[in-house]
Amino acid sequence: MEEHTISNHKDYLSTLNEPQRAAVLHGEGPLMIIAGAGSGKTRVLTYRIAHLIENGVDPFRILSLTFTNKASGEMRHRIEAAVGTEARNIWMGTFHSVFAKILRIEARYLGYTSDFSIYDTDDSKSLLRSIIKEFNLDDKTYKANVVFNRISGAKNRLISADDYINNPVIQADDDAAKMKEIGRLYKTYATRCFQANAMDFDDLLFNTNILFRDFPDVLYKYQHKFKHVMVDEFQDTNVSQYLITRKLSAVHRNIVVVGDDAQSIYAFRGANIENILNFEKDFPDVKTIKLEQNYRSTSNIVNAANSVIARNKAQLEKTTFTQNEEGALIDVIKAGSDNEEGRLVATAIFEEKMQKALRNENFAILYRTNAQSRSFEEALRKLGIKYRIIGGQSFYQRKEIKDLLAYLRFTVNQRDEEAFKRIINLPKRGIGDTTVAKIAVAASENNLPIWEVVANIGQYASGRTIAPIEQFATLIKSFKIQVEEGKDAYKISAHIAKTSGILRELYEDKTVEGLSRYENVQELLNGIKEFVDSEANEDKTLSAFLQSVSLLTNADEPDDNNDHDRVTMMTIHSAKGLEFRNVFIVGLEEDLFPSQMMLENRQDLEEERRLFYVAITRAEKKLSFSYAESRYQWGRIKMCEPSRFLLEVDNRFLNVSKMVQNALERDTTPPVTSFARNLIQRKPSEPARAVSPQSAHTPSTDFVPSDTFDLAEGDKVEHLKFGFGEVVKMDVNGTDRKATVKFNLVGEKTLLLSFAKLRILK
DNA sequence: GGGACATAAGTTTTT
DNA sequence: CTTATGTCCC
Repeated sequence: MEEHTISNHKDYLSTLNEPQRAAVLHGEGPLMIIAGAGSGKTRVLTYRIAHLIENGVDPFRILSLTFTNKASGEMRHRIEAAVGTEARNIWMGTFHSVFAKILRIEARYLGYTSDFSIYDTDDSKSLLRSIIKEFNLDDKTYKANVVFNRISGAKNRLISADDYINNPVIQADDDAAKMKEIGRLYKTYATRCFQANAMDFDDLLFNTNILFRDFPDVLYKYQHKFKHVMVDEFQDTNVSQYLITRKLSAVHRNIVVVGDDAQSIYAFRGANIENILNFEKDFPDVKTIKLEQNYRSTSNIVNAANSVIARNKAQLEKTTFTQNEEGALIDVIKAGSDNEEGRLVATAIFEEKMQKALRNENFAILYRTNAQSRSFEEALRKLGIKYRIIGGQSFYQRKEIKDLLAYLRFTVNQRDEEAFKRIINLPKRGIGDTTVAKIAVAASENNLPIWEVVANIGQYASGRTIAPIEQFATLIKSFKIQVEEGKDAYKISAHIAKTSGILRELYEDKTVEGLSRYENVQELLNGIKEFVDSEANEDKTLSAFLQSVSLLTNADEPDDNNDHDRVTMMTIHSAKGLEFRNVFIVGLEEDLFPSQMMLENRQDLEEERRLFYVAITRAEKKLSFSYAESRYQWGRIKMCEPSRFLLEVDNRFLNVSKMVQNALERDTTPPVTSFARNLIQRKPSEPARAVSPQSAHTPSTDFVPSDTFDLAEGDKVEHLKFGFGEVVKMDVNGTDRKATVKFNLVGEKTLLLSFAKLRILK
């Protein structure tokens, strides 16, 4: 990564190109920066903020919103290098962290206390599961996952539970999906969160909107406070986030948004490219600056990336180019299996490292799904190459960590239902599910928070469960006293870890896993100590620590400072904003990347393509693609075919060996897949037509995907790879149905395949 | 209430 | 293959 230390501020302007300088020096009024990959956008943002501060703008009055904690940390660091410690006072962070901070300050307006808990996705789903159970709904039709996504989607569009229930379109939708109770679930879920003094991730934005909508004087305060508002990764903001920033900048109108529509990869989470178009409508006097020159990558890499994105229809007008050298061609590596893919990539890293005298940290392996990391780990370990994995199961998602955090959460906020459920019987105190359910019933019957029942259990229950619950209540009360005495987060946490018995239980577990769990808890305690010792944190209370920790993501793992010369492995999503000298994009197989799920559920090939674009543009000097012909998955060998994305990259930029060339060009043997996506029902009137492998990927209008049809035995169908077939058997099970189809292959062979999950047409 | 065992279900990306 | 849930029995 380039060094951007600014020693003399006159110098830095001279290092910028024309549009970059214009963006840094832009005065008042709205500005939109469309910044291609590698065009120095972080640099521009950094210099702009430094420039504002040098020209007398109070750092307290600058709000800078980024997408990850890492990005904001790095930007703050760079600005500090330019303008000194003043940079600490900038309001900078992710949307979620900045607005969590504001919500804590203003919590009372919404009926929360400033100690509110933040529910992570697991908490939310667990709460939903309980509610679904309480409603006596079938948990096969009402899956917590699906319900959660519906609620989350609604919140991101600022639809409250009441709006949801009263909206006929949404209700018709839910009816059609046979889940008409979602509105009621949403309502109860929201109530329960509120009663628990808890907000989920979406609430942090949703409630900020409510706060600014219903309390004009609060809005007034922040509108006037923030003289300058900056939004990074604007293409990934959702409606809820956009409305907040729009409101905040309505007074001073100094809003700068930076984005690249080609790098929008979070539509699945509600990100909305239309924000870019709305921005021009809402701020008609907006000035637009395009940063189109790529400084990061060789021209082969930039051109390859452009050739991929050029296939997308939805995009803004922009031409990215580079004046960098042509550089090496893109290597295409073909492997027979996932394990071989691991070995070949590891070997390639080893050789390149030796030949060019590179370091481990120059390399990154990027994949579509976290589960792919295994084969690379094994191969790298065998060659003695150090690596680090970003993502996967995050440190903060481990059971033992969440357990201790639940204790801390409950100590701070006794209404936190999810934390309560986690710790009431941990370590084992002989309080089982039935007792917990009884407490919950007593609480709701008397309309009391759970803690009130627990603390006065004698009034609500009798028998042998009373004693352990009273002990538990005493324990929590003793923790609470420490908080009230004003002890810092570390002292309290260490005390809780010891007295609760969590540490002891783990200590007594002498298995390998037990040992590592014990170490993890110690590491968390060390982390808390660091938090308390750090000068940057003024507020050292437990509550403040919990706030900071609940919004950490897997990209913010505690980093080993002395040991960062490692190959980095991560998903492409986590790689956004990063750059590496050598990049390997692996697992380029159909249905893996592009993801089968993405195509089936959202039919959004373009977002997958943008993801590929993001991956390619991470590379500075050297890029390699790899794919495997077979993959071990769920205990089976799955046959794979090369991703269409491989074929979409302009051949001029690829370095394809003869062997791989042949493999890419030959008719691939039909892999045994069972996805209905490939099954096409022929309209009766259409004449038969041969299907070529090329056209197989883009069904013409003559064909309709079978999952919109109700197949029956005897129906003639066509499969994109296997050709014509006949439905010989239908199995119906609720809304799911499975078709068994007989195909006649060339050479009079027959093939029987089952296609699951065909949706019934109403 | 809790341990041992059996069965079923889920597998995209993340603030 | 992993993980969560269900069932049996003490």
